[in-house]
Amino acid sequence: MATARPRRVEYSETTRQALVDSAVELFTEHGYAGTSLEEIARRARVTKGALYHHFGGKQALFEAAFDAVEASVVARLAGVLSGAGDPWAATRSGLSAFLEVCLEPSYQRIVVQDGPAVMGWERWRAAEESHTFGVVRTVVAGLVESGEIDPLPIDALARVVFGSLSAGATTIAGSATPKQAKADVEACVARVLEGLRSR
Amino acid sequence: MATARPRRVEYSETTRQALVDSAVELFTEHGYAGTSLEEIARRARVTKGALYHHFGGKQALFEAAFDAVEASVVARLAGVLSGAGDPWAATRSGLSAFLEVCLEPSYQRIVVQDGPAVMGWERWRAAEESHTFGVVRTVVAGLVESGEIDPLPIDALARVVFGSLSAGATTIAGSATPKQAKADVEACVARVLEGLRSR
DNA sequence: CGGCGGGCGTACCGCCGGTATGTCTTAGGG
DNA sequence: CCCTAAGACATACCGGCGGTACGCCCGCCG
Repeated sequence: MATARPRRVEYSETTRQALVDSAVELFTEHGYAGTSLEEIARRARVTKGALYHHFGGKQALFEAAFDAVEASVVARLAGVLSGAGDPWAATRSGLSAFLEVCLEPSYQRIVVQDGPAVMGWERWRAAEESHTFGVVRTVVAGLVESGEIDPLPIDALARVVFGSLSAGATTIAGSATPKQAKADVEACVARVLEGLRSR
Repeated sequence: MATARPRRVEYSETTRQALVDSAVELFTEHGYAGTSLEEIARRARVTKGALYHHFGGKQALFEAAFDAVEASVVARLAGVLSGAGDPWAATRSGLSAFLEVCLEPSYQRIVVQDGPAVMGWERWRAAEESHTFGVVRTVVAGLVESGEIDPLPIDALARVVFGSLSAGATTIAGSATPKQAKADVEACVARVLEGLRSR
């Protein structure tokens, strides 16, 4: 196997990256349980031996794919947020950008759907803490600390908002009329945040 | 195998129920992937043959366990809600009761954590529609239709609220100080709903 | 130039989900 | 009262897949 121009001649890091890329694609398409390691290895033009040389097992490879997807998402969100001015503007643009992200199959499947089941809750939460959820938490903290909204426990509030966004996004993804659904969700979340405004 | 007092002499429905009970326990304890069918069958004092006689496969058995957990939850929530008066009282007591439910390991693991990954999003959402989410939706609809809160798309709003509750509940479950976390989450969600009140 | 370790490929094992088939029990009809 | 049919399992087996053990080959360092 892998007789078609052995990839070994190229650098090891390239092989690792190819494995992660294949994993992201196949896990997105067929899910964690529906994807075999041989399939991933074949698409990367190597064998299972190479895979087990770079990763401890199927779960470790999944987590590498998970991190890759999250890193990409966080980078884009950071770009959007850095261009915003006051906390409310950042919240508005961040809201829209996050809902867009949640529509991407890779994020949907790998991070939201399979993530908790494969990694377990504690690991999944710890990972989210330093990725997408961390971004949401920062935005929420900005609102609270600037006095724009009433003081509430930041962590709990960030979790609740994050849950709203996730649920809203998956609603959009599963809807027969995604544009309408996105408008509805965006209106609801905006109204919720508006209701938290200090009076 | 299963030579210890064959369960066959008792009724078939009892066997089926025993299988579902074993499935709920083991899926809760070790997760879907970490539980083998032989383990489930052994605990029910039958063999895999009996299991495959009653269920189409591992996934079908999981869905039966899923339904059993959900039915129990819905029954309790309905009991709490039936005793409430106006929509706001129902919301308050329902909120607390739902957060309690989310702390139970079976609901946490089978419904929230493994459910989406095992059943797939569309099936999971369809199931929730007629179970726990249906309850939340009814309560939210009651608030909107009675004019207590501003008019918003009911379905989108219910989804967003449901997401808040789920995320809040899992936050509590993973917290080192559950009592404090539950108080925080309850305060946040209550404040969010308060902010939606018509003015 | 020799060996030594990283970077793979190959062969194999064991578990587990799924299937095919046999067997015993019970219910019903002649 | 027997004989048949069907339900309710048990038993044996297959194939795929995750994981492991081991071997090979190439580049680098002494």
